[in-house]
Amino acid sequence: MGTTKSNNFTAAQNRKAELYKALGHPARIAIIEFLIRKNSCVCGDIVDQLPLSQSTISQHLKELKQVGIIKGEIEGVKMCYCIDDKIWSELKEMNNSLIDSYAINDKCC
Amino acid sequence: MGTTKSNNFTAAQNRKAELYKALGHPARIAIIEFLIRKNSCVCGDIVDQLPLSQSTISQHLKELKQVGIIKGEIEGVKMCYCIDDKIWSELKEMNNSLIDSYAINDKCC
DNA sequence: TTTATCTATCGCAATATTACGATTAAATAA
DNA sequence: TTATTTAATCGTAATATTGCGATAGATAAA
Repeated sequence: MGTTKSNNFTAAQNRKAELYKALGHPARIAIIEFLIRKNSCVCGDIVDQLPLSQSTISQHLKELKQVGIIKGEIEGVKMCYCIDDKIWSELKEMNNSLIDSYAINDKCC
Repeated sequence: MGTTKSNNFTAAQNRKAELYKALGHPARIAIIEFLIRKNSCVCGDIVDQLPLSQSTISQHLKELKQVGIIKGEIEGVKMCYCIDDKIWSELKEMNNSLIDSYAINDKCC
């Protein structure tokens, strides 16, 4: 136990959950908002922006990288991170297909 | 440790993370998709739709209820669940302010 | 070369999540 | 009243997540 039973759900459901889960932490939201604000590669100074230790931030960056939301490139001694356009499009579509598929109807309880 | 340091982030960042986190499990995605497909109150038969035990599903419903995404009402011996229009609107706006705020630019790595 | 800088990873501890069976509680049906 | 049905909650076990300090590795600067 303690493990999500992914096998019992569709690939689409698992992918949605995976992406939303990656967004499900304030530090990762903060990282993404910072990258969006900069609107380009951000080299090095993410650690200065967050109230967490370097190792913890590195871990959060890794999680975002693993699901594809951001990508990183070595620039000399620094790492440059940015939003991955392709996955961001996937996220946008996924999100729209979920959110917009519900028509607000006021029919309920 | 093991606890998210919510105090160090803005209320908006924490709320976003909280909502995305609630969506970050395939069972909860499946529940929401089912409610949307029905497009009305769903009384009783959620347990038949998912490959998880009754108690586990009850827990997932509780989490969705806690962040406000769904609401439930007692109908006799059954529980009726549906999407909460108000929070769904909040979710929509939140997405706009995050997902749509990034203009794909191809400027990066 | 040596030193400084930056980031990933390791190891650990604390807490959270996932899942299930058993039980409880509440409403309906017999 | 006594079943029966339905869903929440309790207790427990296994695994995952969060966070940090310490360390390692790689590049640049002196």
